[in-house]
Amino acid sequence: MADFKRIKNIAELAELAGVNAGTVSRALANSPLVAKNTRERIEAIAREHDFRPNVLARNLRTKRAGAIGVLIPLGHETAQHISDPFFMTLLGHLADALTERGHDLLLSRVIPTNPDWLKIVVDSGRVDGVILIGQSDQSSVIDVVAERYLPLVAWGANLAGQAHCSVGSNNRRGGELAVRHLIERGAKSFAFFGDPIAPEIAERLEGCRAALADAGLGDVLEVLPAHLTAETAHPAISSWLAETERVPDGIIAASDVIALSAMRALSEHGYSVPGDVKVIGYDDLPLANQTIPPLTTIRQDLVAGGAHLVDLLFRRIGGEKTDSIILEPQLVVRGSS
Amino acid sequence: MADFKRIKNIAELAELAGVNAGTVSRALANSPLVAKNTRERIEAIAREHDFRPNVLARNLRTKRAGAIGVLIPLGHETAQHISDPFFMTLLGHLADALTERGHDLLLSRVIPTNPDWLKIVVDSGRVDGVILIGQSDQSSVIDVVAERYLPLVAWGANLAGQAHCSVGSNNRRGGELAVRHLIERGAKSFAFFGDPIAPEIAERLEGCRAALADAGLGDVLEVLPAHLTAETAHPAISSWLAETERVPDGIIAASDVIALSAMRALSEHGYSVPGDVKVIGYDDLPLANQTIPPLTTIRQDLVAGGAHLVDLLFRRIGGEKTDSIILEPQLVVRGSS
DNA sequence: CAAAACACAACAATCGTTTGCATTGAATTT
DNA sequence: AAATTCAATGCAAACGATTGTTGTGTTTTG
Repeated sequence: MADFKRIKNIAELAELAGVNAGTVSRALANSPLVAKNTRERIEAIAREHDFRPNVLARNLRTKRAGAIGVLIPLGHETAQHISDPFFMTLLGHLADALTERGHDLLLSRVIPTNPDWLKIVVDSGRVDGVILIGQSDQSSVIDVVAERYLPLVAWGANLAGQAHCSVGSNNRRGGELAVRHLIERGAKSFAFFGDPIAPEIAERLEGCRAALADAGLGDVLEVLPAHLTAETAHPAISSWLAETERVPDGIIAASDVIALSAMRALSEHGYSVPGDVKVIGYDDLPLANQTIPPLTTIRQDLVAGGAHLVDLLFRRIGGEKTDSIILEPQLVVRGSS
Repeated sequence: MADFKRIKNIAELAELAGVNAGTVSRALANSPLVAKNTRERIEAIAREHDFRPNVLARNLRTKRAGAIGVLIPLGHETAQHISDPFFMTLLGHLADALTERGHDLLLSRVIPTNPDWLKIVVDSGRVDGVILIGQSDQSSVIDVVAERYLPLVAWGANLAGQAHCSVGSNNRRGGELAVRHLIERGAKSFAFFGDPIAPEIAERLEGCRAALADAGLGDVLEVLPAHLTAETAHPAISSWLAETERVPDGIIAASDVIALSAMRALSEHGYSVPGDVKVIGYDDLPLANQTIPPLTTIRQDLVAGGAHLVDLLFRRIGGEKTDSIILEPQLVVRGSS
């Protein structure tokens, strides 16, 4: 109400209340060290003047930041955009989980061209911990930092010699599930759409190969390895379809976004899904349920994934040295297969 | 390399270099006041020890934050999730535009139940400005803060008595465009899917009504006003289709997400798109181009929108009192109409 | 009733930078 | 040679909070 003079800091408020700044600090922090009625007097003045202590100063003093850095390292070759649905979906879940714990989320500049990109954020003092959404091709950089900086977790593959803590799904198993399902549905020849340069994708492809070998179908898999993002997937697949003489009847897409493009390209080339060609995606993003036909896919539980990332991070902030987590992917059967 | 002893602050580095802390500060800031070779010596030590000055302390001193708060106020009634594709898409563009300007992005807790939700962020000292993605039903709260806090811009409708600065598209005109297009394609009866409680949606609906009246078709519009999010839209539309005896042949969806659900529900009920029913969406999210058939929609240029938001914000940070911007929506004709 | 215990609040150091001002020694001018 | 510049650095006061220590009165205790 009476906003006649805006209070800038704790000292001014202290003067108004006729006490010392330290007392105000304690009062506002609900410390039992200050008498009930002086606390109430201070609170009243604070409310009246709409005063809130400066968070920056508090953080400097307490060496806490109240924020978690969330970084999306995009390999320099990658044209992949930050607004990729997968990133955004996981980011949304992280935002929910983090705010639930009273922490803000700092989306910071990511320059994988500069090898210090991670150190810069970690050392800035502005975050209590860092979550990486994807490791891109930066696994070794991440390892170096992880060695001395505990509160760091990453979404993504769990690679062989990896030193840092990660949460990801069992991509090999996911690939197996996909292929087995397609075989079950009667597919005889297969194509995999995705670039195995990314370690996750490579693992999925491996899983596919293993499942095919198991079924005695070792040599019926074609791979379209072009790097496939939302924008580039459709033309790439479309021209592949035009060139290919015998289009396979089972397509495994390395992501839902790619699967969507594949379905569209197939439809444009006169193939029906799932009649002529069965398609299976990967991720189970919300949009997978919105397509026509709805997309059969390998589900990665991103809600659980986000929750795990946050949980591990806070345990690490607490000093615990946590292990990586590998989630089991799940087959979700819908209309496209 | 020689990381034998980690440097904690500028003073320690100063000691190593045999100079004063102030000099180090200036050297690291590339001030012309320090001699070239002392600067180089200091930089060498900093590099060797992998030292970077604490950002928090700098910000406290300079009263700059280097971060922009991005808030998504979700009206308390709304079940709309932060991971809504529209929000996420705009957020992605904002992240790109902001990092381009060297600022980070602070996604902060949004509690519209507490009327101070905006003040808390604004006064925290952690942000140089705030961008709101949507105003929800909080326009008056926003106005109050905007009165004393200049660097604040919002995405959304430009309402009549609104005091704060906003960027949004001409929703009325968007509604008109949609209806005119459907009429052109031969539609005779219409339905609008969306909840006019949100001001943007209300304006779109108004535009639809105006265009229909213009064409002498004033009484052929039905409105399904249920609040429609990704999860709730499909069942709502599905049961509406089941109940409705004469399903209209032109459907205007208040968003692409709703349009997707509508297309799916229509297909499940045996209607073909665009044969039996023509569908038009709103937004032109990336996913609109990925559907089968591709979605005709009213495009809001979110890249431009994000750029404008950021531009206005920085001009306001510079002290300028900017006006709101209204973008012209565009009809994008694809396969669904 | 003196001594000890207690509840509050004041004092002052601290977090790690930045920056205006004072100081120094060298270079230039008169 | 004295006086004046000038470039480079040192010094110390901020920025706005938190918190351990010290200092008051007031109450309890033996």
